[in-house]
Amino acid sequence: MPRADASRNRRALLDAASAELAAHGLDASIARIAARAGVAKGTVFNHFPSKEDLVAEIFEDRVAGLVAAGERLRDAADPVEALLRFMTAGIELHTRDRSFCQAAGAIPRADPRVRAASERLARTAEELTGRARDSGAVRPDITGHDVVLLFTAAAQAATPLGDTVPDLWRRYLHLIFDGLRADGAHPLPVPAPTTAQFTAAARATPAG
Amino acid sequence: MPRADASRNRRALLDAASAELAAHGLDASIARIAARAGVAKGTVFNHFPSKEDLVAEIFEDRVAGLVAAGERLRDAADPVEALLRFMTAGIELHTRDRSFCQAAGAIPRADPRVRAASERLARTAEELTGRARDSGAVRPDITGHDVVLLFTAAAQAATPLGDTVPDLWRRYLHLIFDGLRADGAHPLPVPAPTTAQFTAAARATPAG
DNA sequence: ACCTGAACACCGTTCAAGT
DNA sequence: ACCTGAACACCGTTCAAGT
Repeated sequence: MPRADASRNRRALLDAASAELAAHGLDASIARIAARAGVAKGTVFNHFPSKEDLVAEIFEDRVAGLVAAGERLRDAADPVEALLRFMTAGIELHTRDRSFCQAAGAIPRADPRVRAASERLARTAEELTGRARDSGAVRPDITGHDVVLLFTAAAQAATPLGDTVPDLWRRYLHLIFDGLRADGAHPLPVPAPTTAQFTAAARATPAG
Repeated sequence: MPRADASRNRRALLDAASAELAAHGLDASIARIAARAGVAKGTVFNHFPSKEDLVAEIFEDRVAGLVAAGERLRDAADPVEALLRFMTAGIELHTRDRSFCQAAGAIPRADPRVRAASERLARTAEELTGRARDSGAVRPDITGHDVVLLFTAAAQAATPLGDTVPDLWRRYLHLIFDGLRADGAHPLPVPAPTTAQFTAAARATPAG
């Protein structure tokens, strides 16, 4: 049973971290987050073992929101439209949150919560992808993992021009989506990643 | 006329930075780079105003290599094959160099050398794209800027699984390339970025 | 002219001392 | 049981002192 001020501080820290990360990306400072939450710097490490862990917690929360959005699209009338909407929601998450964009490539998948969130996201993506495949409009060799990696790619393709052309990502989403369609599809040289490969992806090599 | 040891140190620093950045990405430390080059930490700032500037210099050099590769492909027999090869070379640059991957999104375009290099790259891409468009195989609304952003996207899509499935990027390159083809192309909701937009892209907002 | 290494302001993290 | 703020090891950067 946590103390009243402790759970209040924890919430304040998560809110502060969420805002700071969205605005400044992964190099948001612990000092600013603590100040914004109205606690001492040391208190941050009382609630979260490390900055990486705090980021993972926020990341998990964001992904959960996207999973929920995906689940609401499961029963949509047009499965192709539903898949496009899901990818749109995923990209909008990237554009709203600077840190999410960087974290998508850099976060340690070793973290069990991040892995679990990634798995749930891939499962939701696979449900929507399966329906789109079954409709015949999307090529049969595409998986939910592909879809997750590809909307991330579309988001990152447009990121360098994000301040200049804010909706450029729509161009690349639609272009990539054309690549997902069944008609005119050429065979792909490499199979889709397996669930094990998708989730178990190792961390960068430590300094040698 | 620079002193002999000075120009030797400069070369050593560039070589050291090149290796450290490729291995450790943008957070390669100045201390390690200096040690690897056999000079004191302060000497680094004698040759380069800042770490960012040193990174920009390396970045510029890498892009120049890619431009050269693109120019060698200008007279290839099959323009579609040539464009695919160019994009492949671009992605392989990302896979060889951790920092390049991160820098592609994060480097300040304000740096005039980086801007110039980006312009040359876009121009080379446009030449190859133009030939592929004229052949009728690639859709008419695609530009060189699109191609540069899209091979970067393919590289970054596969990055999280880079240690587990090293050639996964080939899957996404070919999938995106299917989206570039003229047959079965759907209209895109947003026009291609202009040269001005591509090069002038502003820097992230400073901390508020 | 250029190199050096001590110094500075920052960062994430730890921990003894408080309540 | 939790909070605090001083302390630590790191980082990029500066600069007086050397040659």
